[in-house]
Amino acid sequence: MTQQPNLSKQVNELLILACLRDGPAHGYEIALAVERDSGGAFAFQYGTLYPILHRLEKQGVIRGRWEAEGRRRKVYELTPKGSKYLEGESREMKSLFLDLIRVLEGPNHARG
Amino acid sequence: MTQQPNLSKQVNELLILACLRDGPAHGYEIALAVERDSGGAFAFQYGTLYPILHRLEKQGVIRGRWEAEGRRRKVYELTPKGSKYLEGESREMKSLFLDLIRVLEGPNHARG
DNA sequence: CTCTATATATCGATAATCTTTATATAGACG
DNA sequence: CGTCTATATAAAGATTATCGATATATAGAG
Repeated sequence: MTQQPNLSKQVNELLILACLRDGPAHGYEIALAVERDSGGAFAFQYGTLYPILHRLEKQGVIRGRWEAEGRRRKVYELTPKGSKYLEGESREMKSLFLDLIRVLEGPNHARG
Repeated sequence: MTQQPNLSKQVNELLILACLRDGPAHGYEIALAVERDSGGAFAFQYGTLYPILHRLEKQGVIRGRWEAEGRRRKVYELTPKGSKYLEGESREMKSLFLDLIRVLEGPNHARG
């Protein structure tokens, strides 16, 4: 028996990757975008966000580069591996949540 | 900024409560039912399940009673408080997941 | 030159799950 | 009766991710 492991972790990672699909962005910007795009439903603590970015970079799904000019910012972008990962996991997550909604709604919803 | 706290925890609790909506059940039975009803998408480790049951009982959303006869089983049922809680949280979760799916799908899905 | 908003990093505490181990009993089988 | 297996619950210890707080740095306003 294996539980769907670390749902929160998975969701957090996908939120970040989905944000980067719209183009490169730095951490602070990602936090604002996720909160905005989700209508406030999801928001990152910075103590949560930055470690995740480092983790994703180590795994090779995103790549970060320090900006040469202006503010001290590290701009991240999806790698090809990250794009594929996002596409696949995103589809799985969607299916998982639809399963979940179905279970939470109960059998009475299926009948007319 | 507050992150949607403990998504996994919330989901696990709702899966159990939704299962008990169909009638009283003991732990082992709940584990099997959740796995069956979710089509294998969700499944509990017993080391995860039982602590959650104890937690929910302490919070007064479920009530457990040891069966007098037969096997050593503790049968749980929803309390009125639990029913209300399930109804409310379930609705919120559904809305949250639809938000999430929307974000994961990206803006290109909204347009024709 | 000081104050504020922007921007990242990291440490320690907290908390939930996972893994493992222990315990107990019903029922099958010889 | 005795042993084995499936059922059933509990709990301790390890692991891990998030949270909360703190430190650091700089651009821009005034």
